Amino acid sequence: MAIELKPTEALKLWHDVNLDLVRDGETDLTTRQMTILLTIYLDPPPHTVRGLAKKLAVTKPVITRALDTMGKAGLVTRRRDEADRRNVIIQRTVQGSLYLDRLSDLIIARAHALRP
Amino acid sequence: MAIELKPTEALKLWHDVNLDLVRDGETDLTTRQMTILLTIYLDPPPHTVRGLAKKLAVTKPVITRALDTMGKAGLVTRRRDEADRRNVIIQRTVQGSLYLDRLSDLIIARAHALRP
DNA sequence: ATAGGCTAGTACGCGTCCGAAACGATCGGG
DNA sequence: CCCGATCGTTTCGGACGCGTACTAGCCTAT
Repeated sequence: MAIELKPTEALKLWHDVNLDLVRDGETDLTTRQMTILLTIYLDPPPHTVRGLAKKLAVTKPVITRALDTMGKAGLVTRRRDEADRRNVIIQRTVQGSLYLDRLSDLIIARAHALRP
Repeated sequence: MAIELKPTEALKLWHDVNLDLVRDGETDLTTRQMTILLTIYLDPPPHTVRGLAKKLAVTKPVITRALDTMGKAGLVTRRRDEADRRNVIIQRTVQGSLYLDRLSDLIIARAHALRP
């Protein structure tokens, strides 16, 4: 059965999850970074810089910079594509998986609490 | 009836809505700014800088700067509290309401599309 | 072999955000 | 009437993201 949300519920869900992210303090991902991270973990690989840039409708440097930042945080890894060394394959990490596990727990809990 | 989401659904919902926001291009709100905006429109007034700072567990300059930015974008307004002129009351605007209307439409559509 | 195309990354200048500290304005109790 | 407390803002140096333009490496067809 489809998920039917009322406008107030939709906004409250968005608010509550964002509030948790802000309060957490740990996280400081841009909307773009968050979208990239989720794309890497939800869409089937392989993931390349130009592929992500096209999907998000942003320029390549945006992807490169986001990968730099998230790579430093251990959320993703880069590897040269040996078949075509121009390409860079973006890979998942254990730490990134754990981060998204926590995120999904958070969303599920907030969605569940919408209707007490 | 409560809203039950599976982990993959939760992450996909989060991804899809963020993707829409990124692709839109118009919006460029920080997680903090988004949370502040939603708080102003969902929680009962009055809203003050220190109140928002306490709720989000951030410092006051963060709130001031976010209000500067969103004020320039026409999403919120500030007004002195005449009863206690130390306070600043943060108010909603028509433009802010419209922005959140569009956001809720987006979330509702993406939630609905989760289970085709 | 080489020219032209792809790929990802880098350089630059600009704007914005950050945390910490300090500031001016305002209130309220003694 | 003052003096301490409270409120919001400003300032400072530093970090980061942005778009544009350019670079360096790789591949492929001629």
